[in-house]
Amino acid sequence: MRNPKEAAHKATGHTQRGQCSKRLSILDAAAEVFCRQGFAGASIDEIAVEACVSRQTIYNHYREKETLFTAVVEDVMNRTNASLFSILATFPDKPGNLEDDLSAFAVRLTKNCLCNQDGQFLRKLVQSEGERYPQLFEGWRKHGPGKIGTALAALFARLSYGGVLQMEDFDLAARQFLALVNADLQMITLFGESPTDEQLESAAHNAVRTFLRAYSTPATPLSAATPLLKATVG
Amino acid sequence: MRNPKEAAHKATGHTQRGQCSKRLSILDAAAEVFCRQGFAGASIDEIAVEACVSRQTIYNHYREKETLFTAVVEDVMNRTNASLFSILATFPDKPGNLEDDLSAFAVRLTKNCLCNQDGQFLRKLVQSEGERYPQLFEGWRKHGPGKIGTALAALFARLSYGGVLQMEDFDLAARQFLALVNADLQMITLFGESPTDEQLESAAHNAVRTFLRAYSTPATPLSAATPLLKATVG
DNA sequence: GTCAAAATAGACACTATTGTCTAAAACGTC
DNA sequence: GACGTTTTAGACAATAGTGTCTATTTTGAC
Repeated sequence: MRNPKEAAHKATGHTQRGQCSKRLSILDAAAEVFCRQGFAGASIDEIAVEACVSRQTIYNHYREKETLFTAVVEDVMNRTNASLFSILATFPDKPGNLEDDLSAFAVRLTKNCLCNQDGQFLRKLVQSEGERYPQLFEGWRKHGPGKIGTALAALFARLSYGGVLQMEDFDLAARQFLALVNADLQMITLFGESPTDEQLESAAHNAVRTFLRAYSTPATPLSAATPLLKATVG
Repeated sequence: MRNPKEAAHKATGHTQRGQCSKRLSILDAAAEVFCRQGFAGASIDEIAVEACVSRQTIYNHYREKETLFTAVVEDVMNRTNASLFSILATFPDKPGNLEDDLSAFAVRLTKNCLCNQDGQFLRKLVQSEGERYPQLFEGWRKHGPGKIGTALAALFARLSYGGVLQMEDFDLAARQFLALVNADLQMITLFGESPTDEQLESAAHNAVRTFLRAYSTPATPLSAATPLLKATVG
């Protein structure tokens, strides 16, 4: 769902607030319905009801169903990419405790990008409609996971040159880091549920521990083998 | 797809012998179309054309669209589970080289269960229709990934007690193993493409290397740090 | 209050799809 | 070749959805 602050979603200089809020209502409702029903299963009437707007209003703003769909996808992608970009900057330059820093970073990433409503929407829609709209999701491929990947790879490169990590392929390590974080989460998100904060933290903790066991230098000891939180997924 | 023989049947059109082959043609075609279009987007007529069968024949075998859909899902699940079960038994009791054994095992798993056409079908359908048919996919959840998970966990427990691996949580390690194997593959499968054999082997190799770096005992050295195959995903 | 832009409800034509029905044809088995 | 089963093509009603149109009302700016 959208942040109320982003009501500053600018359009033409002369647009009134009412007009703008209709647009946002439509986009939000359409995202909800498209995500729940898929493109073919979603009906304009259902979106209109969900947005508390007449069907004709939707057609005033978007020429046809497909136009609305692409607008929704682009909107969600922009929001997710912005959120992603701001989160990527949050990793501390001089890490205190690497394990804690990586865990907190992973939690922020999953909570605000990968596993929130927008993230679910994108994953689901890319999966179900990706083949039909390759050019549309090309941007997601490049600027979504691609950007996370390269940014993470850069981070790991920095940590490797700093002597804290030890690896041969930074891109691979980035993919594996994300995969490990998702390991405990995918069964939850696959069914459209949102993981709780405890689940996010447990998943991040488990992932980072294994990641560091594989990639930290011998001089960088892990936290002692305390009893791990067992992530009860089912 | 079930088996090349039926594909040949389909191509020949009206000259099919058994009535059983009609059933199979329908199931295969329906799987194909449901996977491509989703439940709502798939039309019975399209399935009929794809199966080289009249629409009425489909209704003779399956009362309605939903009946056909559940039959398809169950069929694919049964086939995948059978394949899974047979693959799980292929891990050698007395491993020669653990890294090679795990890699080969991961390749078999991805090739025949996780990334083949049936695997793609299930992943996609669970994602898009899972919320609408929770009871239907409950079986998949339990007998699909659940069974892989527990079987892998049992394997890792055995290897741990044998002193080759070292870990605290076998279930977690199993989830992470699968996640690592998917790390290089998910971007390919997400867009409905099938990974090549080279990609499967590279992904398995990368995953197993990292997995063993994290979980093998110090006494079990990895293969020397040879230049890694770089999995070019994009 | 006035006025123009925007939103609304409702009707509408058009298309697509589901599921049923029927008579004819093909098939398998004897 | 006869017979019962299966398949087929085609017509069919019923339903649902898309996109358009119009007349009316609401809204916001001035």
